[in-house]
Amino acid sequence: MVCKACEKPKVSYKKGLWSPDEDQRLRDFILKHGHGRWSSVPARAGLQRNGKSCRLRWINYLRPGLKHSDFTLEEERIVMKLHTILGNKWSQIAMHLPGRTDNEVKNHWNTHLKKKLVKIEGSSPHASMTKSLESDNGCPKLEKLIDENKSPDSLKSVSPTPYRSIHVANHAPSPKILFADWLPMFSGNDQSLSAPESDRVNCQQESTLNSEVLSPKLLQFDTIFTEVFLHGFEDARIYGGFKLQFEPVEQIFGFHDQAYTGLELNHDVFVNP
DNA sequence: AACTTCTTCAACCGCCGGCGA
DNA sequence: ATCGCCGGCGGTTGAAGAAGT
Repeated sequence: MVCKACEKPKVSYKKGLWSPDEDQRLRDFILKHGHGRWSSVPARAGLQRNGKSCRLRWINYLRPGLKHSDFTLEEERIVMKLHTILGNKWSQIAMHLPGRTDNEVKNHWNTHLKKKLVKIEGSSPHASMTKSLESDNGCPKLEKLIDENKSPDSLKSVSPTPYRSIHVANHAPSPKILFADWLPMFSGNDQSLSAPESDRVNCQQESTLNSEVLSPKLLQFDTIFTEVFLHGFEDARIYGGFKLQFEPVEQIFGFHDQAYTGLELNHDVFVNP
């Protein structure tokens, strides 16, 4: 059979779930020969699949070093934190979770973490948090906030009681700093952001967002973030004294506080009235 | 027990950017 | 400069199992 449009043999690929036999064939082949060009893998491995399907199966399921267990609280915390900064950049988020794939992170976000956020919102007076987190991409939002802060009117918003909203803005606009640029500021020798896919596994073994490399300031933030995530704003306030824990972001991350709004507090710091 | 609805997640789809011819 | 191929990514789908009635 020949496809007239492209003059190439038309192959009907198998779709759907992979059988244990197919998994075994693919695993054996790649461990023995490497994948090389994915488009050539199915034929060489004796599979009725297309190259993309093989690649996906290998990356998401067969690749050595993958975890197949439930997400831990620590992992969820990292996902939450990075998602507020990066938006739906699942592959970048997954880089910081050894043994997790972008697909897994994405699925976990959509099925579990979104719900937790809704729960948090239900117990929080600050309704914008979930809304912000639902945004498709965090970076444009940052730009928008930066724009908004050029207007004095942007400093007039008032959050609902019992909390008082304090704006920590009103700084001169700062140059845009991308996550990839500033992450190494607190993560030390982070090469995973620019590492090719093939190197990621090794890089992930030295995941950078762990407590060993986080600066004390970021650890301080982590504590609060985790408390908010797990218990909501009320408990976080009780837990540590929310206001006291937050400081202008340049002290924490080393650059303008507007980046802090990427953590979805929208420039509002909640304190006891 | 039977049926319906909901949830989860593996896999597919389409788009995009990089690269070589 | 253009084209085609390829890998990578994020959004979406749908099968399978769980939970509810």
